[in-house]
Amino acid sequence: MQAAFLPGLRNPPAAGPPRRFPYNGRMKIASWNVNSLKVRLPQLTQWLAAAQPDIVALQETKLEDARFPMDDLAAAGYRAVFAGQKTYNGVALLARADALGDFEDVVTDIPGLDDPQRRILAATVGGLRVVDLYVVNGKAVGDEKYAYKLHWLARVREFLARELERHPKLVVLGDFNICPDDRDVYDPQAWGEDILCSPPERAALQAITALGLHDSFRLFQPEAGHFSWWDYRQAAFRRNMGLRIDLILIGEALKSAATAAAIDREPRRWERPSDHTPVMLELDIR
DNA sequence: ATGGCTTGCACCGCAAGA
Repeated sequence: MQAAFLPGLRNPPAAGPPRRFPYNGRMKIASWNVNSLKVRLPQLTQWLAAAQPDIVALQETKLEDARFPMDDLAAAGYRAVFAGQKTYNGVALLARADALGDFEDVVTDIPGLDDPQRRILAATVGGLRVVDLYVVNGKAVGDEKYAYKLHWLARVREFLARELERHPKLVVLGDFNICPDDRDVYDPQAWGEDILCSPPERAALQAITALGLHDSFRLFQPEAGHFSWWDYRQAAFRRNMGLRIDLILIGEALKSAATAAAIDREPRRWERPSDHTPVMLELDIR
């Protein structure tokens, strides 16, 4: 069991002189579905201090914007933009204040899709165009939420096609709620073609990657059995009964800049963990 | 096998997640 969080760990240790904008060097970008930012703020700040990511995309903040913990994250050294709502959904982007400039050209809605659910947040930062997605879960194949999921994904694909035209250095990351293929499922036979693995969902993801976006984790790790989510029940984490549904997609223009990809399982071992764990990508931007 | 956890909200159980 992990000890209680160290009270002094809110502010990350200074790691050399501040890096100046525009960014020039190695950048770490991460995605984490925190499953309630209110509950997970101590875990998030501890993880920021340990992992020192430059850009972080959060999902399921479950907070109205007025309740977003901007001050705590500023104290941890991060700027933030966010699009939240009460109880459900909610996305946010963080960027290291000492390394990166302000967020620009912030978008919180898919053009042409009237949707009160806060599931998308796009911004330009550090020379990258970053799109944070919390893809619809879908509940079950055939459910009305499943139809909403497929419709939402089709509209996102159109949006991303236009984003790529203007921003070749595109990063699309978040909780996709789709297992790209059977390597991303702990028991593909048991899961079958159920929700998160159904052929139409996988086809919708492939239609997005076909725009010229690479699943960055697979540039480095071809093996099965690497997951980013484990059910809270059945001791699923201990038994590695998981799924890889949290992805970092990068445009062709960034492919040669990618130097490493990782899933950080450590926060899943902490007290009161999110059911998702952070996924990371290192880019060498020069 | 739909339950098992965990969250938020609002009650004293519910919906939703994946």
